[in-house]
Amino acid sequence: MRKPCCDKQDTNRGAWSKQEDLKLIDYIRKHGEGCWRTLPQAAGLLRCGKSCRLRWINYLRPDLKRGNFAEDEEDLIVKLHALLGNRWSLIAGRLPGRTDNEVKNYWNSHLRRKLISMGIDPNNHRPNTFNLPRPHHKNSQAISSTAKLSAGLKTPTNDQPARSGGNNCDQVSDGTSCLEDESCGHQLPDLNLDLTMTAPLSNSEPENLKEEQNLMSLKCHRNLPRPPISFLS
DNA sequence: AACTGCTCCAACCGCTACTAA
DNA sequence: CTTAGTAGCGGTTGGAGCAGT
Repeated sequence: MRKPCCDKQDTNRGAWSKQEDLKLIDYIRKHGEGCWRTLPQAAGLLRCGKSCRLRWINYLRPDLKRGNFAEDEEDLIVKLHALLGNRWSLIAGRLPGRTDNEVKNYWNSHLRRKLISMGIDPNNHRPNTFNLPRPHHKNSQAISSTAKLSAGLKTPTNDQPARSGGNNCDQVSDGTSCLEDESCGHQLPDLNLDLTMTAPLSNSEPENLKEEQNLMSLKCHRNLPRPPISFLS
């Protein structure tokens, strides 16, 4: 059998130092992205492979944009979120130079609130009936859990795997795409999105492709007569 | 200046699907 | 077929930095 990915006792954790970054960059420049399990040792890093992978993908990759999101990027994220739900990697795949983590953080810190302030429920992109608290903050956790309880909110994490795309269509949203939920009968805003013809921009793994194809074949023909997605290519 | 509360984001955790042994 | 490792994903957390008092 294979060896475990890393021995947690012998690995550094927390913020990366400049030296660690340089070692990682240097190694990947020379050898390319490869086996993350063996990379740390080969690169002389006391990090777990998973941590290296994350650091590279989310921070060190040379093709990352970083910095503020442009208005059209924001717009695209909102549209894609309406379509795909919290599939951050799929959404990020449509935004060159952006990572799933970055998109997720930006959604949680900016776009969510922006939609709420516009009176739109960020979870289902419909006009809001009440304001949801922010999702993840220490200070809002108690509030959010009570809010969920009192509103009868079902969270994907509790009841079903996040990726299962399960949904209930009561008044309260659960963060999944409304498109997966035709029984709702609610109308989405006119998104003019057609994802049927394009491959993701990122180097798409089979898993993503499959998932995306499923999604696409399910319900992405909305409001067509537009030519397929110029903005996604 | 000191304190408090809030925001943001890098990093971690836990899970799943896939795959090798 | 079963078991265990790997890669990747989404959710969550910790802490630095900022703003308000």
